[in-house]
Amino acid sequence: YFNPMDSKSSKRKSNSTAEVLSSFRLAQVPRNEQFGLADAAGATLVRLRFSGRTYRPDILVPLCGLVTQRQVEHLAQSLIDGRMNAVPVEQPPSLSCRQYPPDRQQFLLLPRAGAEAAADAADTKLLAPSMSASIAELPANAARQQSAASAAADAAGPSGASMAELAAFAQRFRRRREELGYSQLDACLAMERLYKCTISQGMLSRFELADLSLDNMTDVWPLLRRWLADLEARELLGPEAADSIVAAAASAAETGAVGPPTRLIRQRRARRPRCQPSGAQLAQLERHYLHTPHLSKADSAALSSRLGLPKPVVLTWFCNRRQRDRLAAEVAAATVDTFQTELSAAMVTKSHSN
DNA sequence: ATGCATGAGGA
DNA sequence: CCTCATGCATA
Repeated sequence: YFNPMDSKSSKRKSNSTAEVLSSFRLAQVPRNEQFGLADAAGATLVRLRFSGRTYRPDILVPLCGLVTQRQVEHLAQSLIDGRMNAVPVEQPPSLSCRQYPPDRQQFLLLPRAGAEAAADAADTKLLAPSMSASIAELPANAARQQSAASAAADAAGPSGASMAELAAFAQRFRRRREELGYSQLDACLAMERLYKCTISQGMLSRFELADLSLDNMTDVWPLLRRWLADLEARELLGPEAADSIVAAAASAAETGAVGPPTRLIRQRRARRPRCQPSGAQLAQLERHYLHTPHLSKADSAALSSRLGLPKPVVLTWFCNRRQRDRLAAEVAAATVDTFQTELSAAMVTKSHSN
């Protein structure tokens, strides 16, 4: 399924990642078919699973979730150099495409008990000074709503940042991440390795764009702040010192002292196939939304039959639409806040200078 | 990067 | 059935 470069391949010793990747084409692959990359001896090194579409190689990476971008680049080069061949891997096609294959089961962050979180907070002093930015105060996003948890968080420290501050951090985070050569996915994987705690690529993207609620940004912040601090410590102290820090983090993570471990949710329900309403349908939905953001039972039935969309799709669309609006409102409010703060600061300055 | 979807928790 | 956080899979 990988077509290594055509004829003139041998002469080209391209080092450019883009060139390497563009020299491969993924053919249409049957849904759920599994393939591996094997070495000359036939040992399978990596398995990839596809879901029935044509993917660009860079898209394939997050989709298969098994290898990093760099690994794919490396594999691609190995294929070009003939050190490796793409071979099919036996795969019983019986698996329902709507079930989560075992290797795709997700790791989700689940709320943890307040006591557990407090214990972690106490343990953070075991870490090197540079890591004092604790992620023990991490998510428990659902737990935040529990009084015990939020009380513990308040006791742990101030840690209140405005949306503007968080957005500024997010920008700095992105810049540093890119300077250090991490893709979003790489960063997520690195954090998982280091702290046994991570967020998804999509979440990281949204964080960097400050495309999350203030609460949500605040939840995710400690983990990213800490990873960035560790990276910068590495730059400052050099790799050796940094590696000992990393080792400390890793061993602390082993004992569960660093932060909330990601926990496996075993099997989710089969997912309703994604529906993508047409432009006309979206326009109708939008029009209705502007008039009535909340659907009555009758409305949803009528709208659903009029548009020819399943009722759950319509309901979900409205839920997501409201969510989008609330988020936008929050961002707008933060912007206004910032404006007013700056404005009054400017006026104070001006009045002083007068 | 983003739109549709899920699921916990709450009303 | 809602909100909120966030995942999956596509754009």
